[in-house]
Amino acid sequence: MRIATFNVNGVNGRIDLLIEWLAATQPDVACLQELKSPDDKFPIQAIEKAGYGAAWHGQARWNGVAILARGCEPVETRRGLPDGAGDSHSRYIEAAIAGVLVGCLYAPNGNPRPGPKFDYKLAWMDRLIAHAGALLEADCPIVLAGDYNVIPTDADVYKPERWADDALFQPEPRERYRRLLGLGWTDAIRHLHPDDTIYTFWDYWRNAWARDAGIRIDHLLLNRQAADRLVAAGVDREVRGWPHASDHAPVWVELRDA
DNA sequence: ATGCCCTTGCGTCAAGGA
Repeated sequence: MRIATFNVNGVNGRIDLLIEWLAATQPDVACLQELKSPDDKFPIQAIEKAGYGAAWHGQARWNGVAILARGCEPVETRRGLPDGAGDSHSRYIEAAIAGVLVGCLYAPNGNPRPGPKFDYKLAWMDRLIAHAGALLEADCPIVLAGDYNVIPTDADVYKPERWADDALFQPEPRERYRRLLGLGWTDAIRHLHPDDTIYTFWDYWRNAWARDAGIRIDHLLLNRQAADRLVAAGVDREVRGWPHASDHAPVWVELRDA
């Protein structure tokens, strides 16, 4: 079972590229972020035509998350993290597919820092940690996939000093990411490729893609039951080089059948 | 310190992204 995560940066503007990627790599589950689409404009017809069922949580202009399932309908189990009173952002959706629970998340960027956006980022991550801890009570494989907007370590950025002042690379969000791992979640890419240089995002600015000036911020975290089945993980780097690409590349894991 | 590039929306610029 292949589970992928892809920040599409606009699901309607990028629908042709999304369909092309689905056809080329045929993930069983695809978590999408930054739909930038209200619910009634989500391109469900094109996605169904490509052979996928979907659950989505959109919002006009910004944010928005969706879970696609190949050949079936994902069974939605949650939209929004717990304790979301007053939080209008569409940043979390969760669904069960073929015995695997999949959480699709889009964590806040947090810039500029300091300020209310950075405070919101940390508070949102605290809610994610609480929910991720509660999920560990379940006795099934779970994957928390998405754009965490956290560069975990110096090894995950082409030039650490360049990002030193950025919200994605601050001690507070990095400590929260480490705390997630400490609960019992496995960073699939780092687990299988401990020494490789792996990026998932390249800025549109400064010719970043051509220079391979990237950062790793899209992650798939696995609970023990999922990690026990992990056989492969990677980044579909070439998608970042396609015409009219998102600034993120898709990331995926392969889990063997139970 | 800032721009760089790109998306969306009732838009001809602003806001957000990272």
